[in-house]
Amino acid sequence: MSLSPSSAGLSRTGGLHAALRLAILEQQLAPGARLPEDAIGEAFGTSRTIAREALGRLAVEGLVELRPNRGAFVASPSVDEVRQAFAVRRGLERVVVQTLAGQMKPAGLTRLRAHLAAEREAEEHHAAGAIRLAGEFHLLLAELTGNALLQRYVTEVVSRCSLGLATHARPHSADCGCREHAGLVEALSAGDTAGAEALMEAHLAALARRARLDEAPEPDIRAVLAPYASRLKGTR
Amino acid sequence: MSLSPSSAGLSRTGGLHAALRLAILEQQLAPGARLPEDAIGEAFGTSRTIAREALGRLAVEGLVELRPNRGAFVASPSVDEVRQAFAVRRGLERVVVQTLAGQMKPAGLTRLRAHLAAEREAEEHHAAGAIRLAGEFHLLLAELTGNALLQRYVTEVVSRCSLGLATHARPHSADCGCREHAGLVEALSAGDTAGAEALMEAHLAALARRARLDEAPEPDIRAVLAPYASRLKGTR
DNA sequence: GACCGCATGATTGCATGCGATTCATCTCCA
DNA sequence: TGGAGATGAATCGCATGCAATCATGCGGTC
Repeated sequence: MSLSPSSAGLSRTGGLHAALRLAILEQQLAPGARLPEDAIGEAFGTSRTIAREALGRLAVEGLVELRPNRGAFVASPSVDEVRQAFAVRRGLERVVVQTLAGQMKPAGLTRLRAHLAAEREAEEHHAAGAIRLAGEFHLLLAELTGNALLQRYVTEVVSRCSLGLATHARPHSADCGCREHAGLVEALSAGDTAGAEALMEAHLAALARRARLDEAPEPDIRAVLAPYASRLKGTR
Repeated sequence: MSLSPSSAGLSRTGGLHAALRLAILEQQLAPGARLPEDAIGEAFGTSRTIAREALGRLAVEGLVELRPNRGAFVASPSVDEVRQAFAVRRGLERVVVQTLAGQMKPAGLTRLRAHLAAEREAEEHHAAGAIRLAGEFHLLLAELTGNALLQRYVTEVVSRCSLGLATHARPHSADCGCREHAGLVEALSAGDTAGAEALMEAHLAALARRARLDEAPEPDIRAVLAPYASRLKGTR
C-alpha cells in the first residue's frame, strides 16, 4: 500500500528503505534477525549497493543495528530501551494533545470517531488488526496536528514501543483499551486540555504497565551465570 | 576534533556523515547550498559512493534535502517547520529535565559546569564556537539522561532548530544566553523539578522569540506580488 | 580430551564504470 | 525581438568487481 517504489516515483533506495521499515515494524523481520546485503538486494531485485544504502538509513532511524564488518541486524530493544521509548513517547504525545486540544476541526473529529468505531468492531471480534488499529489511533492523532516532524517521531516511537512490547510483554498486552481512546477524543473535542493531557498520561502509563515492563525476562547470560561463577569460586 | 574517521574506528561513511553534519550545523555549509557527490567525495578523498551514502543518512535526519535526479542540498526549513521543530523540542526537553531533576550525579554536574565555563569563555571572546557550544549544552543534558532515544531525538531537533534559526533569524540571535543555562543547572542540581521545567520552557520560548519567528521574512513571491496584482486589476 | 593456531569460505567496505536524467546554452524560426 | 526546440556538459542512479575483514571448521599440540 505505502510501498510502490517505482510507481511512487521513489528511487530504489527509497523503496527498499520503506519496504524494510514496514517489514520490521510488522515484525515480519524479527528483532535480532540478520540482514545480509546480498539477500536483501536479491529479494528486491537490486544490487547490494541499494540494500546497503537502505540499511544505513534504517540504522539512522534506530530500526537497524550496524556492526562494522559484521553486517546489519534488526534492532532488538532491551527492556530498558523500551522503557526509554515510553518516556519519550509520553513527552511527544503530550505535545500532540496540547496541540490538538481546543482546536479540533470537525473533519478531524469525524475521522477519530470513525477510527474508534473500527477499533471497537475489531476488539469485539478479536480481529487480528485490533492491535494495529490501536497503534494507528495514536498515529492519527499525530497526523491531525499537522506537525510533520511530530508525526514522524510519534510514528517511530510508537513503532518502537510496539516492537518492544512484542519482544518483552506478556501476550495480549500490547493493545490499548479503546474506551480510553474514546475518552481522549471526548476531552479533545470539548477543548479540555488538562483533562486530555491527564487521560493520555494515564493511558500510556497503563499501556506500559500492562506490558509488565517492571519484570525483567531479560536473557542476560552474564547476570544469570554470575552467581554460579561465584559459587564455583567459593567451592574451590 | 570529533572527526577522525579512520582513527576513531569509524567507517568512512560514518566519518563523512559526522563531518558533514558538523559542517552544516556550524553553518559552514549554508542552508540551500548544493552538495554534489563528486565534490564531497573528492574533498574527503573518497569515492562518490561514500558521499552518496552519507548524504542519504543526513536526509533521514532532516539536515539534507534529496531531490531526485537533482542532487542533495542543505535543508532550509520554512518558518513554519522551524516553529513545529520548536514545539517538538519543548516536549522533548521537558522530558530531559523531568528525567534529570533530582537525580543528577556529581559527575554529570561537573561536566555541565565545565561546559558552562566554556560557554562563558566563548561568549566573552565572541568566538566562532559560541553558537555551537550553546547548542551542545542541550545535547549534553540529553546525554546525561542515559536515554539513547531521547538523546537522538534531541540531537536531531536541536539541529533542526539551529538550522532554522540560521535561515530565518536575525543575526546573532541563535545563541542561548548562557546565564539561562546556568540557572537551569542550578535548578537541576537542587532537585527543583518544577523550577527546572519552567526555566527550560522559558529558555526555549526566549530562544524562539529572539529568532523573531513571529515575523515572516519569508520570500513568498505570491504574497509579495499579490497587492501589485490586485492594483493592476483595479487600474485596468 | 581440551585448547590454540591456521586455512577457507562468506560477507562487508569501497572504488570504478556505464547509462539516464537534468539543466544551460545555442540556434532557428515566427 | 521573443520564444520553442535542440544540443551538450554535468551530474545522478545503479551495478559490478576487487580488496579487506570476520566466522567457521580442521589439524596440531599440550
